[in-house]
Amino acid sequence: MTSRRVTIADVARRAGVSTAAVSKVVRGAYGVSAEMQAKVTQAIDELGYRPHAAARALRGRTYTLGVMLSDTRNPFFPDIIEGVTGRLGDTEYQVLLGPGGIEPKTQARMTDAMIDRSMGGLILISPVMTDAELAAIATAIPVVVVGRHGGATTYDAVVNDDVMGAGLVVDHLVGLGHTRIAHITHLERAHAQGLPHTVRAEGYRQAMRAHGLADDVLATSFTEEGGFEGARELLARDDRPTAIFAGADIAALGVLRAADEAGLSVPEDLSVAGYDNIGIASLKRISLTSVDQDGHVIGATAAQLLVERIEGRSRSVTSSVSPTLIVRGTTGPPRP
Amino acid sequence: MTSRRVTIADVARRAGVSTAAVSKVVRGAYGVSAEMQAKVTQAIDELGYRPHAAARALRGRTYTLGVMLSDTRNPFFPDIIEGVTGRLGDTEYQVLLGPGGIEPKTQARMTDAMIDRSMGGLILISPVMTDAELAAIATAIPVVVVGRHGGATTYDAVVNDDVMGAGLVVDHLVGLGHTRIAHITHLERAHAQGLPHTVRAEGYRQAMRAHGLADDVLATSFTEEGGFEGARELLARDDRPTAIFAGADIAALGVLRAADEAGLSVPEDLSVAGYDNIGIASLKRISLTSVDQDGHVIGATAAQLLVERIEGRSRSVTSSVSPTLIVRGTTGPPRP
DNA sequence: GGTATCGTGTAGAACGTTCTCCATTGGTAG
DNA sequence: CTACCAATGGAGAACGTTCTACACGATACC
Repeated sequence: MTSRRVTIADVARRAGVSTAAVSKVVRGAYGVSAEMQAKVTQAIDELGYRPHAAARALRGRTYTLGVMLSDTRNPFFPDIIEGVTGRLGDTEYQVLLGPGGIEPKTQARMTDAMIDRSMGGLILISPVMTDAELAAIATAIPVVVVGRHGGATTYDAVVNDDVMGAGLVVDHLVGLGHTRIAHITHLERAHAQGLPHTVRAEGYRQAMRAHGLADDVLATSFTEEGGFEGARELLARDDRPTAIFAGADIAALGVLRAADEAGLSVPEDLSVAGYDNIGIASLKRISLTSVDQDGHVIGATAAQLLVERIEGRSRSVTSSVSPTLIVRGTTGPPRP
Repeated sequence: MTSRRVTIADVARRAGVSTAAVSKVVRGAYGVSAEMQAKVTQAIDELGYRPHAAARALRGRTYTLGVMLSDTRNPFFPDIIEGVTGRLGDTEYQVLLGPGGIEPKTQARMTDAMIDRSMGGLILISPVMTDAELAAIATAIPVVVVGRHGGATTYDAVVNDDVMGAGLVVDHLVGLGHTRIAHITHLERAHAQGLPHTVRAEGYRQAMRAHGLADDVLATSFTEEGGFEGARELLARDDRPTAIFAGADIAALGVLRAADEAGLSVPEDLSVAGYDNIGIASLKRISLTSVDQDGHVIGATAAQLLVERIEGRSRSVTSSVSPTLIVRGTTGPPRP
């Protein structure tokens, strides 16, 4: 019923040449005359031949790259993906995404599955697994890790400079005249080090210290509710902060709600800044000051590194992408 | 350097049986003794064997399903994907996502690529292509289309009941006492029929007619800016509407901004409702009345249908998922 | 005691590519 | 004229599975 796929043998028959010759033409390999090239290309067009990736995978390279997504809900994934596909758009490579879920176990299952499906390389976005596991994967297949700080010797890495990003926010707030600046971070996960929120918190501490100010970190969670709870606690204090820097925009939205409920106007009574510059931060009704990670650049860089690695580079590279501060309406000078 | 993969032959050697026997055990096929089963399973565990999907693809079934995403930014994709993976979590199937982009050309390229990678079936989410193209794909591979209304004879379909959803909103607003209810929709795309916004607009018209009210549809675009512009135009009229139903939440956010700027308070001076129930709609600071599509159910249903189809069903099925109205703070009785 | 029947295991041919040789041709140097 | 070489095309063996066909022994039936 379902008409058989057109194979390289069909093309060869049509063009009156051997399958080996067709294969050479398809791959753009050496040793093909112009005449052969023309004959075969024509036959390919006439028959609508497309190489069968699985068959290809058995012998040579499959032009498929995998991107493992740890949390599909993460608001800047679309940017990263666009960056990846954009960089790869004019090459022969195809990108497939693997929803890995939040659990280490499901992520491991997904990476295995991608390896089994003979991807040429993997981009892992914020993977939650031990360094040993990462290293093991990297011996089986070229790997680029996105969003994890820490030593990468066997794979490449692209990180957002979270220390710098946190510094930008603190500098901005201090520049406006704030001195009591609190930071809301995410509760530490046991088995994953170098995660962005840890580094952001550390960057915040460094920057505060550099300005000679006392730091004030509160760990709740990167959710709207987490931001809300954290802010409520901070605002209930006697010497409540005049500015709150949330480690993620979603938490910053919760902070804004807490300010509303406490009857504080933003930014007059309280300045609020977030991190990630998610889409709604730019909505005029929210207008949240935030740190932009430029997912496009991150994705494009990751793709670039992965292709380089597939095509032979063996030395490890870590690329750090500089974030920028987007100042909007939720930050301003403190009320005197 | 990279240690060779463990193959079925390695397992066979270790267990002292033939490769055919191992294959049977792996596939859970008929004709295996308990003893054989035990021997082989042990060898598999000891060696850490995992079947090579590409080799598998060449002969039998590959347990991979593809989901083509038309627009990665679409806010309820995560729900759909969770629904799909959730339904498939305990089966042998793996899900890979293909970012198809917005353009018909890139979507076609992606579906081709997924077919070439010998997926067992495809879920196409809001594909932008002609019915003929869809039908062509469906002859090559089992297909479930999500989010496109219209006749499906050769593939399965899961649709949100957009007529009903629009009706829910209109009924709700009329119940509150509104009579001048305007609708903001998306500008018609030429080559794709049965797209959700068209059906929503039609559902709105039907519902208004059913209540004996005059309809009032304005087409801008499903963006924050589109909602803003549309609302500004509507609110400038002499007999301005007391309620605006935007066909998408993102546009509803723009409507809210326009209300702010016009000095109208919501919901006293203007009720606003959206569609999609995106994450931020539930944030207390927004609290947007919206129609929830239950992406989980949609995704799970699509996965279910696809598996059924792969495993033999030939009759076409269209499943309609009922939306629900989530009433929040942006709708209320009109000022008398 | 012959012959179906059943249950279990194996041989070996696919599947559609790639890629390493090898054969052929024509040209050129000696 | 011989020897060598470069350029091109082809034969055929992989790659790791699945699956059809069959072999073998044990049991059941007449």
